[in-house]
Amino acid sequence: MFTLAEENYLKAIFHLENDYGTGVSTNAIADKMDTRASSATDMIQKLADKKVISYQKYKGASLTKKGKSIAVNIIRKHRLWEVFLVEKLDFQWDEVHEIAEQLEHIKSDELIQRLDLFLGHPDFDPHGDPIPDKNGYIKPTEKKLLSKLKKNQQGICVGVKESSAKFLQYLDTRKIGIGSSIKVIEKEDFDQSMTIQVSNKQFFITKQISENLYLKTI
Amino acid sequence: MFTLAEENYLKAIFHLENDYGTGVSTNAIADKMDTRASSATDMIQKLADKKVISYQKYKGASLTKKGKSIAVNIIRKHRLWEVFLVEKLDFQWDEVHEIAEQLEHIKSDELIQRLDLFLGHPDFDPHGDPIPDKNGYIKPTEKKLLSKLKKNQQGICVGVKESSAKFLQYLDTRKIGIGSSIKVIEKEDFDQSMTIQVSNKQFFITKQISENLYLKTI
DNA sequence: CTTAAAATTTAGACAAGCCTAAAAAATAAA
DNA sequence: TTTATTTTTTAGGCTTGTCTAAATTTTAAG
Repeated sequence: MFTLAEENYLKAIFHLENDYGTGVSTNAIADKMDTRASSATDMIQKLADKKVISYQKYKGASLTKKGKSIAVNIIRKHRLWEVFLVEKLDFQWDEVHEIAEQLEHIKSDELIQRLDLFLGHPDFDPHGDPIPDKNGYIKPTEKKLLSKLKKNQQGICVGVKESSAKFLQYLDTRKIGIGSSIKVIEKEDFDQSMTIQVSNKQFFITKQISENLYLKTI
Repeated sequence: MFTLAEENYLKAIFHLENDYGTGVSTNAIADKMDTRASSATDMIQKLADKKVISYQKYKGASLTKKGKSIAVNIIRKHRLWEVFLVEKLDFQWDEVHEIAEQLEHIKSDELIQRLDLFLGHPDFDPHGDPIPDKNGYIKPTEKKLLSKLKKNQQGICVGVKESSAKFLQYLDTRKIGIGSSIKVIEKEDFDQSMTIQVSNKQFFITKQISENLYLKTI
């Protein structure tokens, strides 16, 4: 069995490997966990002892098969609970992350199985992230960052990369959400800013925004 | 903010005060928490420092107003989650306690408020225990132990005292549940055993059973 | 290729919660 | 009321997960 802290480290390492490739540095982990490098080293060594990560001193860490399976299971639980909070309890999509961070650690396979059924086996969470199935399989989705689109290309918003409450609230004020149709009207080479159209309204957005919105292009 | 351990101690002390009156002994607490008296003493001193219990060395502990309010809130969460598990996820009443023990520590007032609404503001949990309202008020219920009934008296089962899975499963096999109508057919003075009638079937039950079933007499 | 800087690890401490063993206080028995 | 027993507390340790400060290794710069 794994402690809450161990589970959180595994999840952090999973996300870091996903975003920046395999072999995660101690500092990157410490950063993500909002702790000191020395604390991260301690935990990395413990997780290596437990065979859930492979690790060589000074060389970074990677999840083993077992570690990945644990991490994915936590992510599955997190995302299912987010669906529950939004679909059943009517939370907004920017309010659910912190609560799901707690709920993801509840230990009961039966509970998750029944929750999944109750929610109708959802494929995506409220931010458009795919929900791993009970075997840990994550359906690959073809999605593109809005920042990669050229002038006149368009797509449907299928997810957000950043999912801080602030960013999500920003999107809310612009009526951008999962399912929104977005078209690039103008793109500035110099600073990558864009003018986009969302249901016949046009907005000016910075690179910081376009780099955090995933679209499925049509 | 209170730690998981602190919350569990507060809950234990609340239940002990409820069952056996105010001023709970260190041993009783240690027993309930399945730990050693010395560990209980440590925690009692910490809780006293935090002003959630009043305590004098060698004299036992009692919840302060603040401590009681925290304990009741945890119990409210526990019972609401139990309703959720049974009503929405179709768990059996003997399967929900352990999961609710985990869920009761999730920290979010908003979550509980919405869960309560989602469940339709239930008054009782699946074992017949009253759910405190958001102000901590517990509606007093007039219920009687089956063991207190005399021959030919009857009532409706409104709760169980013991709520271990084993006892609940015992009741299931006899088709006794919340709402069942129970009549005392015969009562043995010597060992307090009884013959009872539940929907035109008669059973023989021991004192151990009748002392753990609450009825509302008609 | 040698030195400076950055990243990482080790050493030693600390708080929370638990433990065992021993001391102290309260209660029961003689 | 004095002694024996039980209850409770204290003392000292252990583990988990954190920290700071110092040592070590790796990487980057000159």
